[in-house]
Amino acid sequence: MAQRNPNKTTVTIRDVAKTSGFSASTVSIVLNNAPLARYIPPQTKARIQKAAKNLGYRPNVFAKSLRSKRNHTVGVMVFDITDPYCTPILRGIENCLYQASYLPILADAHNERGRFERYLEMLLERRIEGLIVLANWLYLDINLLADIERGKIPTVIIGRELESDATSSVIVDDEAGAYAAVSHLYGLGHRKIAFVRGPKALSSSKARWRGVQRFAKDTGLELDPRLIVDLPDQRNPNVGVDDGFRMTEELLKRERQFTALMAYDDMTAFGSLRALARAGIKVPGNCSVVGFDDINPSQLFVPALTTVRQPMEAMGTAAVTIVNDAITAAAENRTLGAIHRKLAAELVIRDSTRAIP
Amino acid sequence: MAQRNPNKTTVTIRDVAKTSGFSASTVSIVLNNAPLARYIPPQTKARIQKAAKNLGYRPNVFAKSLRSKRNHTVGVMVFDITDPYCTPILRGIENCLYQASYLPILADAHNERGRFERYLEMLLERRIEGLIVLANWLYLDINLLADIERGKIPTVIIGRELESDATSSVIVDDEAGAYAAVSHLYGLGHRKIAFVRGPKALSSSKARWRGVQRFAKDTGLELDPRLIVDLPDQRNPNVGVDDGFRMTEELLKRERQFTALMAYDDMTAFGSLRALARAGIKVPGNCSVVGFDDINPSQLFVPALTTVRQPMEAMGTAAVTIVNDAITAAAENRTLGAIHRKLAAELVIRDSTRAIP
DNA sequence: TTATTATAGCGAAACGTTTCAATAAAACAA
DNA sequence: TTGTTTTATTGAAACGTTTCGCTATAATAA
Repeated sequence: MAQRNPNKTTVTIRDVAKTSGFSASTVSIVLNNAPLARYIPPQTKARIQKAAKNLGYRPNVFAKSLRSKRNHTVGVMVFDITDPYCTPILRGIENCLYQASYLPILADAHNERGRFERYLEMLLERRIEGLIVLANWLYLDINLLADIERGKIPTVIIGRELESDATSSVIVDDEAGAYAAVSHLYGLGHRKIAFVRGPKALSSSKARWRGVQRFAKDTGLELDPRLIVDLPDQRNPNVGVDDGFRMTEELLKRERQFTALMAYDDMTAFGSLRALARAGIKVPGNCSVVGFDDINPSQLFVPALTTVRQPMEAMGTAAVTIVNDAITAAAENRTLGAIHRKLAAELVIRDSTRAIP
Repeated sequence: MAQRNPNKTTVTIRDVAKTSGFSASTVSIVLNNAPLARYIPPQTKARIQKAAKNLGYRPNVFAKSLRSKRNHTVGVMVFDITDPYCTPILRGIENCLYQASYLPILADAHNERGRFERYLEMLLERRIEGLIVLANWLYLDINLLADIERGKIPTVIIGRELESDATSSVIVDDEAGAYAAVSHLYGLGHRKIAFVRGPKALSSSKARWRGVQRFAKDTGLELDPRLIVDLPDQRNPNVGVDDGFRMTEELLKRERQFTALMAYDDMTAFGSLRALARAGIKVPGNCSVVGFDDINPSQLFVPALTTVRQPMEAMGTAAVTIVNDAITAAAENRTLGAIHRKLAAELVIRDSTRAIP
């Protein structure tokens, strides 16, 4: 049988044991600060620590997790990492995981279902302790959910609330956000407001529109159907701005006057800004524009975009917290039900909106 | 039908062995399609495969890598994931890793040295097979390099060429890119060109400026020192746009006329655009602006920004290719020297530049 | 004094794989 | 016939940890 490699490159716990003059068990106990370490005198500890350091001992995670069934790894499945909406959430996730000493394995589904499934399989093979799904876009039907539940690892979905309630979720209060946005426009004196609504299939579209309707009802604002357009359903996130452009041109073609425009999201708003500029309509001079999301470019724009900020970093943090709680609960043999958090969105007023003269 | 073992929750290779009526060795050989599988008759294989499938057997990666010393994991260390420059590179990396069946562990250094080191330690503990460092920003001095080399795992750095040549790198041809940009402005008739140069400490600043100088020498274009400003050195990537704004205001204060402005990068250019707008200077009507990088927002802007595109996805791909080659080389006990690739940048002409009337 | 308890440490058995060396039958060669 | 090679399968030894149960001494209580 393959005998011990004399010129081995890795230093194991037994090497530390040999060097320090104690057994592997003791070394393990000391280095992990296990309960039993209580009985180990300080000088023994010191000697072991020193030996470990001198040898440059680095515990082998695989051996470790083979025994302990824990590996401090969490899968992060993103639907499309190039979507600017993703990045701050990712930052929030990463930061919170870091504090809990977890490492994220990143999977990017490219908005493709097959890819999602393949990645899911790979992640499960790695025995990830938790899974965070960043569903910035459509898809995500029941089967996927089943896939996830089958693995019965703590999972949380950001940006989508599943019907089946069994999987935790973190979403933003779209309705209240939209309410705030239209309320802002109204407060500036706008009454003829155009709307570029989101794709019908998206739940966030519906929620945001509900917010608008509720505001209209509350104040008596009239919603003119001729000033309402919808983004197409099978919208590709990367061309969101093109869709916004197109639908705004469509709107302008109707020659129905409006003094403000509320876009489904910032990407759409960028498209609208381009269309308005092209039509010679000044923003905010002749028309105010408000978006939703507050993705990074929004503050860079000239004029800087007034929008409804999703607390993206906080969403990431919330997701990690949920997953982390579930993991520790599972480790203690408790079960934790699914948790659903809805975070508040915040209106950010910048330069693209102005009071009516 | 799915039989469950009351004791254990996970199904191991021995369960498959038992069910299929063969030994664990045989199961392993068949499932991995090991060399010895050559001797295994098809029907045996079929029975084993079936048993594995029925039981829902999922090999334990930890046990696996404990034996084989391979784990198909690559560390990806980003200096700041919120930098829009990162995302497309990340996409390139992810995509290429996916094709090679590697999974990335993501580490975000937040531009902090301590965090970089801690993450590096965590990654090494996980026995990553390769490391890709996305150095979109400063830092990265010799010590870190030493840290990396100590671990002697295949490493490639994107965006920075290290003096010590020992670590592979992927960079972009900044000099040629800048040359192309200024050449474009010159071709449009611009002679009074202002420059917002990058921080002196950055090698890319120097390279880009070299490109400008070379062009000036080649054509006799005069570089007016009063039209040149530098971004401060300890620039924070997130406020890059503010710095651009400030330096451009500084430039305008000098009241030295210019018809075009070349910014260090796109972020800076956004700042310049804002400053110009504020001064009532129309882009591109009164002044052309060119950036560098082609980050995502550049195409969204109104006017869409003319810039020099870094082939970010290709950079990611190149990095993975280098690392992958090094890994397989190491697996076959060959050694591969460091590889340095310099990719071409491409001028992308949009709406922020225009010929002089 | 002896009995008990705290303190220190160790050996060995897992954890779930892969792989080497061995075995045994079947096929082939002489 | 006998000897060799090919085919088919296996037991057992690692890989590097952690942890359980055991011993042995020292300190304390009776």
